[in-house]
Amino acid sequence: MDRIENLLEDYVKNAFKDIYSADFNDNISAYIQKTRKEFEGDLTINIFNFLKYSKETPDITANKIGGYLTENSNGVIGKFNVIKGFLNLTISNNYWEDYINDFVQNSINKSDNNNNNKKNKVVIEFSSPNTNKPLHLGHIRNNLLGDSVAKILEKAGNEVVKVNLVNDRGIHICKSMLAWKLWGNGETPITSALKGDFLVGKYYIKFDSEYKKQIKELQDQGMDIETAKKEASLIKEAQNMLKKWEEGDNDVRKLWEMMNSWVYEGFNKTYNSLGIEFDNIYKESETYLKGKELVELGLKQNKFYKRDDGAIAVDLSADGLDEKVLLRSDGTSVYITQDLGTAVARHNEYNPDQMIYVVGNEQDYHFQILKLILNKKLEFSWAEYIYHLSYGMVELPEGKMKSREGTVVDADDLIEEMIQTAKQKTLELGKTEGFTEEEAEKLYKQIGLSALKYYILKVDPKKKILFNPAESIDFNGNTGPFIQYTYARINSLLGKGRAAYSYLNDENTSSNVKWNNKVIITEENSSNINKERELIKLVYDYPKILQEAAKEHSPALIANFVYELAKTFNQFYHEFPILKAEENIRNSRLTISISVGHLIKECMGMLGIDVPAKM
RNA sequence: GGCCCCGUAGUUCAAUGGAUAGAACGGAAGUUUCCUAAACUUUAAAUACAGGUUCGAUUCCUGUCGGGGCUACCA
Repeated sequence: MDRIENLLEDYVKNAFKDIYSADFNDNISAYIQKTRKEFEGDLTINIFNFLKYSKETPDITANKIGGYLTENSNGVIGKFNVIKGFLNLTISNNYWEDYINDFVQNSINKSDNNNNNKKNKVVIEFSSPNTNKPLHLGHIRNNLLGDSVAKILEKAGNEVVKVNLVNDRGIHICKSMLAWKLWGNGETPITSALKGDFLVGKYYIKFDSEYKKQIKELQDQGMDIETAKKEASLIKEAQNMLKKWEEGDNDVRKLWEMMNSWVYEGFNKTYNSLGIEFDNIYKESETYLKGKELVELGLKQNKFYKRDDGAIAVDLSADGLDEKVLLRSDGTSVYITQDLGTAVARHNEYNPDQMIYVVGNEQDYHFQILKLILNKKLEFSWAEYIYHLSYGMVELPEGKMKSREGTVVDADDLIEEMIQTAKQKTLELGKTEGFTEEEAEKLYKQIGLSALKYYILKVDPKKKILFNPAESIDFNGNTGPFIQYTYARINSLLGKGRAAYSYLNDENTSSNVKWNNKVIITEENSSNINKERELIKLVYDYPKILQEAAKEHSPALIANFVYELAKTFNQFYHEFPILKAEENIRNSRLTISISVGHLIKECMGMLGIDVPAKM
């Protein structure tokens, strides 16, 4: 069905031509907005921008255009009013009714095959954990964001490849290895009854505290702090271990493999409970050599240079940046070395239209450099398509989380806590009557994770999140459980209304059942308080919201939308009888409910959130 | 020091340069013989400060104050 914005494109053009003999060549949709609730109308044209065509006052122009549109829009525009240069258009009920009927007939029961239009291929990297510590709340944001953006892009018609690049080597990994070797007494996840990633993390922290002690001792002996950091025997040992690792030393490699396997086991449990999956998991240990090769090649081509101390570096001063070391003087690689290599490898493997990296904004500088080196120094024009999805840090009331200092909100703990809280609240409300034990446990998990995921994803990715553990996460108001509850309500209505036509259950949506009810908007009054209209308008907004969310890489837009939808439905539910209305009205309202329920499920799905049939 | 980001109700979040700055939690007051009260209704409460651009600024520019990040042969 034609969208109003597209129709208006022509209508307005015609209006200016017929009334003012003016050649209208603005993009009208940029000046159309939703009419604010306190005014009558559905869409508003900001007429101020068009005075150059009319050469008349805003009020006169708006009135003339408004009058023309009501006469020449095939009945789409029912009436209009003008307030202070804003032309408020009321779209006819007919249009809305046709739209929602069309939506139910053609969108809901259709399987997701948006084939004919060519798809962009997007590779999105997220999670990218280090194998020296367990995942914490910051990683949760990263994982949820990456997973959700991937789903949004897919829904918006792109082909998406989710990849995880595990940072399983490097000096930081050697630190926990060394600490375990020195102080671990052979401890394993089994002997200690600790989850593998926690056990390794314990030694990462141990290293840091012992290292700090050494630095302090050296300082007490009169050494300055910078020298002390370099001279401490622990860091030297770790560096030596890294060198041995890169040389393939058997003992070091064996220790490394053992400890990493502990961590992977732990990570998999966490990914599982979050419902996160990848198409491809890369290990830095298997890709970092590509980076080294690339740097060597660049050196030969004089794009990089060797410093007197032996380190290989690149000069970025032409772009207002500093020199950047790409390979240490002992030949080992640094962080950016492997990122350069994997970017090239990934491009060669997938040849994507876009490469997205979901990484915190503390690494803005890193990605600026990465792109610059690839694009300008190595002359890979495709590097233009690298997009750093730079999200804000998750902070605690006392500041940033630091793994080394142990001031983190642990991912596993938080997830478990949310599930327990969900259980407690659900039992208080007596919502699990008639549930089997298994069903109830599933529900607690759905609700607890929903609260957590929605809480994280509703915030604009670019902004930092302040997480206060003491106040914890809500289950009422603008929350995941509220939206789930709305869905369950709708599901219950449909079950009672038309048990045979359970449109919202997966098993049944694929069937060829046709819903033949026509939606009728009741109560033709001042229209902008009619919840039926409001809901249909929200359903109408959805495709634009989805495109916008994909363009902005922002799950928050989906979250805000689905909340608005759920809230409006609850008002509708409260004010309008549905099952008790006379038959054609009842069926009409059930049809609206079907549409809303369908969209709630679809949106929540993009946020990685399950919706329960009953709660 | 240099570079970058951010300051919106008590708190956590909204608002392509547009109309009287929206929600939620918390506060105050209501709604269950009525389709699930994890709901609904009413109410008090905010753009850090000072300039500038504009018909119009929370949004753009400058400065001040406050917070955070980056500036490694850490990742």
